[in-house]
Amino acid sequence: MATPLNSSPPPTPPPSTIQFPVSMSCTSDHDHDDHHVNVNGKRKVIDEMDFFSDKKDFAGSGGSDDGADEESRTNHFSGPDNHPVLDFKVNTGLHLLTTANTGSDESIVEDRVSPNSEEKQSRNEMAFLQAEMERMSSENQRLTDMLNQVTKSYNGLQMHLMTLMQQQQREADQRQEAADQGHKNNNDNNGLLVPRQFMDLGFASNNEDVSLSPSEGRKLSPEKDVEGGDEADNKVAKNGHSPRGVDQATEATMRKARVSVRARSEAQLITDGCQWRKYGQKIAKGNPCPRAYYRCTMAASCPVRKQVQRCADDSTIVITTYEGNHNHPLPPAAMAMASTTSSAARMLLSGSMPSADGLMNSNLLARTLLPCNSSMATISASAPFPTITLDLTQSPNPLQFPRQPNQFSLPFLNTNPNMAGNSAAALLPQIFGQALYNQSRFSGLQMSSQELLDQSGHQVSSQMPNVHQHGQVNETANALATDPNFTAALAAAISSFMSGPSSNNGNTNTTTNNNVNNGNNNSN
DNA sequence: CGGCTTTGACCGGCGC
DNA sequence: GCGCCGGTCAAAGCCG
Repeated sequence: MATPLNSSPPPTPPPSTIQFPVSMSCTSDHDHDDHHVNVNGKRKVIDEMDFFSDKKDFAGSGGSDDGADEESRTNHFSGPDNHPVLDFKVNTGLHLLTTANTGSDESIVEDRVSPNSEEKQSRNEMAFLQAEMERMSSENQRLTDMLNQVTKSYNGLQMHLMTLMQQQQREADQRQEAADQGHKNNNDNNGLLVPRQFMDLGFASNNEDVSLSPSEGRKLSPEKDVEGGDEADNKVAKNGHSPRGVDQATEATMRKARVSVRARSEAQLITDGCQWRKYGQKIAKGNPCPRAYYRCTMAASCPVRKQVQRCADDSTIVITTYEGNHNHPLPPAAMAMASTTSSAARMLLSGSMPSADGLMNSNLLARTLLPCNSSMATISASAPFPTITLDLTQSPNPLQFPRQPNQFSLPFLNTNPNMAGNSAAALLPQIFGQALYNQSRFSGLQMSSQELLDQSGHQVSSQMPNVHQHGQVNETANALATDPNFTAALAAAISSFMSGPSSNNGNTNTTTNNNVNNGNNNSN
């Protein structure tokens, strides 16, 4: 009786439970009924698989008594009733499996025609489904392997590029130092100059300690985590003019550097692949919409924080501001955001640096990142903290994938659970890196590409094997191109990246995961 | 019971 | 020195 089960509060009312037994009894009486039931049960499975749809036609002859009654159903699908018929068809293909699995039982049942056929049917179906499952599993495994391989290649490529970049940087640094001493004029060599400055900001320290670029250092060496002293560091950063002093300054600056993303979304939840915990909410002056403060919870010591707030003028616009760099491994979905963010932060950092060319560099970087529409990115040095703002709201159609109405995410991030979340997001850094690399070949912005690689690869860097460079990328692209889903994701990522406002680039940071609404945000 | 959100209080920076 | 403001803390409550 249901009553005894007091524990179950809401669920099943007594009647339902009772009814089951009743129906069961009926079925027991009539084999046919059983068939129906069974058929129904299996039917769902069949529907999902949709394997038997082709076999409908045969159903009629099935000879099972039930067949007539449920003809209608069968018409739709190879309905359960039809199974007998289906069996014939299926049996030919799956017979071996079926017999193997259920042989013993069948021999006994054989006497009755209808029961046999039904059982056979069900078994055949089972076998068929099992075979199909195996097939799909193997395919899934294959795809997984492929993905792993691609990931490996990507990581390896990043490492390789990093190494090459570092070498180049060292050389460049040495040259420039010599040049600087000789009172070299920077303007003459814009191409070289830019890279160098980037290096100074992000990698100057690298020469001595490659992985130690402020943000990078944190990422690569969590133990180095410098949570405290933000304020002090910040001050240092402000004062640090000397290139050498830049290390600390850069670190502090990176910490405070912010990437702000403006995206249009009415959705309450925006996922960026990271886990966030809300630790505060405030109503900022001049904006009735509350500002929510989030902290990355993927690692206890992760310094990354973000603010989410809706635009006062247009509540459909969500402004997400990222600060800091993750010091822990990120899921693929979050990689895109993290790498983009860090890249933007570095870009910002380069522009925020004391050097006179800072802004120029920033602008150049902005153009590099957002080749199609540099206006999308705005770098502000006037704010308390250097901030780069990426405005995605201008993009005509940032989102190319079909979206779920209540969920928003950046184009390249998690738009589509299936694609965007994984492939697209995963591809982003790659695309981004490739684009930067290509561009760097012409513009000399090797730093930026390197930075990107570093950032995106920081997590993985430790494990990266050596891989061929461009070839790898191309191979990866080819491999991905073979898969329709990947292709679609790639196309979307590229389009959102290039065509749109490089918003994507800017997104790097922000967009990824934000939930905003009234200030309430959920990270993923 | 643990994790998360909410929300008022607190703190530090900044401008007057 | 005072008040404003942004940002953070932490207790209380909620939820699964």
